[in-house]
Amino acid sequence: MRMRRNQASDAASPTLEDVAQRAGVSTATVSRCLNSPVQVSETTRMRVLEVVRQLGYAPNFGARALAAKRTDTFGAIIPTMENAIFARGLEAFQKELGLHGITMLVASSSYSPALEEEQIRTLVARGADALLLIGHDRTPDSYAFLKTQRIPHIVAWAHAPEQARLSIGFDNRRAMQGLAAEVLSLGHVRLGLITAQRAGNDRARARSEGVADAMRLGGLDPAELQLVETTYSIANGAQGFKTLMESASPPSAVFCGNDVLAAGALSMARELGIDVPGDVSVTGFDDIELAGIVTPALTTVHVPHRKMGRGAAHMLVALRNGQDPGSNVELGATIAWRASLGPPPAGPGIRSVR
Amino acid sequence: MRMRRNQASDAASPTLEDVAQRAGVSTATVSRCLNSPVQVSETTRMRVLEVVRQLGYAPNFGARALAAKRTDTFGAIIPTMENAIFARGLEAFQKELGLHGITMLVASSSYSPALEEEQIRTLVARGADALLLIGHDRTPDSYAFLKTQRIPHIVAWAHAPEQARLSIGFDNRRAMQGLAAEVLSLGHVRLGLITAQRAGNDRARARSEGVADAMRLGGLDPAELQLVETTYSIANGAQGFKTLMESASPPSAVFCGNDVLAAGALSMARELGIDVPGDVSVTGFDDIELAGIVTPALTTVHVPHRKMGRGAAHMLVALRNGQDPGSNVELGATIAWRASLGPPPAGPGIRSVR
DNA sequence: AAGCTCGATGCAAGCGCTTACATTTGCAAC
DNA sequence: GTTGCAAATGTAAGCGCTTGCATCGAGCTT
Repeated sequence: MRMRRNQASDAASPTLEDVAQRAGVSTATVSRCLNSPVQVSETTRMRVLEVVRQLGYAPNFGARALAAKRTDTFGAIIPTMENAIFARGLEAFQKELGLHGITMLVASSSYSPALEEEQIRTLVARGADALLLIGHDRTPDSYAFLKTQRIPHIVAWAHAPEQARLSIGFDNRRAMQGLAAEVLSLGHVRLGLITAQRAGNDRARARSEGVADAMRLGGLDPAELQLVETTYSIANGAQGFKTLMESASPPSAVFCGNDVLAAGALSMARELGIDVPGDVSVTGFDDIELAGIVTPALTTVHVPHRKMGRGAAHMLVALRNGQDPGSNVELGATIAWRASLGPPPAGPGIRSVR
Repeated sequence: MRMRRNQASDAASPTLEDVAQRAGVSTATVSRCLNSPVQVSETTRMRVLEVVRQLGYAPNFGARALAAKRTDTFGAIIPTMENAIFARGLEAFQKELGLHGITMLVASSSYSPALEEEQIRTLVARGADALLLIGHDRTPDSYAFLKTQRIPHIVAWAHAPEQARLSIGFDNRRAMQGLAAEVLSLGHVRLGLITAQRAGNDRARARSEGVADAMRLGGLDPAELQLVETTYSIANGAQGFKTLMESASPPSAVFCGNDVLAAGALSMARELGIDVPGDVSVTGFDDIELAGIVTPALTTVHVPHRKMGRGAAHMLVALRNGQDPGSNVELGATIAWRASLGPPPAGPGIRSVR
């Protein structure tokens, strides 16, 4: 049962010209009907639009971009689409752009600067008028390219005052330090951290340093922090937690670089019969929806995703329009207190529950 | 602290011409260096590529598409990016396309056929050589457009034999019926269903009909099925579950249209002190990662996301190349048995636990 | 009735690239 | 030194669209 002819050599997509001819006007008029209808008389417009409908005409984007020198398209390159970390922020970004008649193109870099560079080039070649980027870590070539091409861009999900680049985000290091301070004040002294690959990921690095900061401030030696570095995924979080628990002196509190890792840790805890937070406390980062529904619910750092997305769109539009985008904005990140964090167990070592 | 000049009128992006001039060759040669290097002598190529690097030249995609009449870009329009339902499948799709040197563009329709139509037009205008679509429900205009423009496309995530369209997926109705049959055989008779909006969503409709089929087969009246129709989200799943539980005669088993809804139901059950599966059983659909980590782990329908994504890419590439894509493929969906499904409680009504 | 104004439309020049075809060059064979 | 041929390169014609400028009338004014 084959059907569906393809690659037709006759009847390709109708062009502006086809429409013009059939409507008995010039291509200029058709173009104006589509782009600035006010310039065209009511009657002509109706007639033209009818033909457009009949022919199923759709303007060729490339040609349009070529002629008009702008695409009304912004690109966003996020590290991953596999989990929901960036979903909420991106949605807000897109919605705000929509208000300005701008379309969003997404690409993901799999947390690889090299891949990100490729994506940057792709999106720019595709005509992105501006770019949303995550974090500050990228190849020098990426930055050079952005500069040569004069692509308006903004860095989100991070705020590092020492970086001169336009950005909107929060201080990952300080946020994690705040959470860690709370953990320490509960009495925990044996600490573990499951982090994402820190090379090429300034957020992960900052979060990890945040824990170290808090330890130092609390009179602990950061070198004692038990560390597992892996890739963001539930399975890896589970594995990381297991590794930590199998150490000679397992931590009583495990920080996770994000909620996805933490969710994995939690499920491994259950599997191992370890009570959270009775035996071990676990914390996340990001406060995605997942954090609220795992058992126990996750104490985590709440990140203002929506606000970041919306703000980024706002600033980027201004930048593109040649207006003043304003200066870098730092948003606050708060702690979302839930059930997975508690005081360390009374006795030494893990107390077997049930 | 404003910096960053934008909208430079001087020094716009370098063009092929700029490179050619600076390298002392014609634009044709530069173009060839980039597209079919073998045609160019080693020395010229080196020189040209060096200039390309220096200038940070990136070809203008629109111009290229215009001249070459193909973009090596496929589009994918999924209903939502907010949860991970389509993430795995899309990743596989993208990976497979990558093998063929094809880039993927994603757009999401928010489960709205009207919005989807807009996205279809956008992607086609952007030069998508082919399209991946989810499900069969869309506006007549969408189909008309696809036909007029002769855009190769494939429908995934659904298999409905009566639809003539090229597709790869599974039979949502039969899959849900299979799950429902198991639930019935456990002895459940009071059934509930939390489904997504069924208008414009053939998968949701099919799943709901699958439950009805099983009920009929099991001698139950489908009209007795307690139904909540909402939008996919954890919060809505929770709310839906609550509504069901507050009914005069609450169901002992609640089907959910997907895992996200089910995760919400589970968290509400915990909040209400309802034991799953002791008091009420809950099932999901999709088997996303989430299903394995909620408590209790979700019994759900396992959907072959990766296989679908890969297969879709494969067929679509063939279609685009004018080869035979083969006929529709139906993949199997199996039941992933986990903890959230059990027999109904012994006594009548909900037995309060703990 | 001639002159003006102004809204509606047409003309045509590109936008940056690819590619068929034409031209040049280098070199082996005579 | 010719000739011939292939490899390397150049020439130029578009691809489908936007837009500045020219043109054309119709309705007003005087």
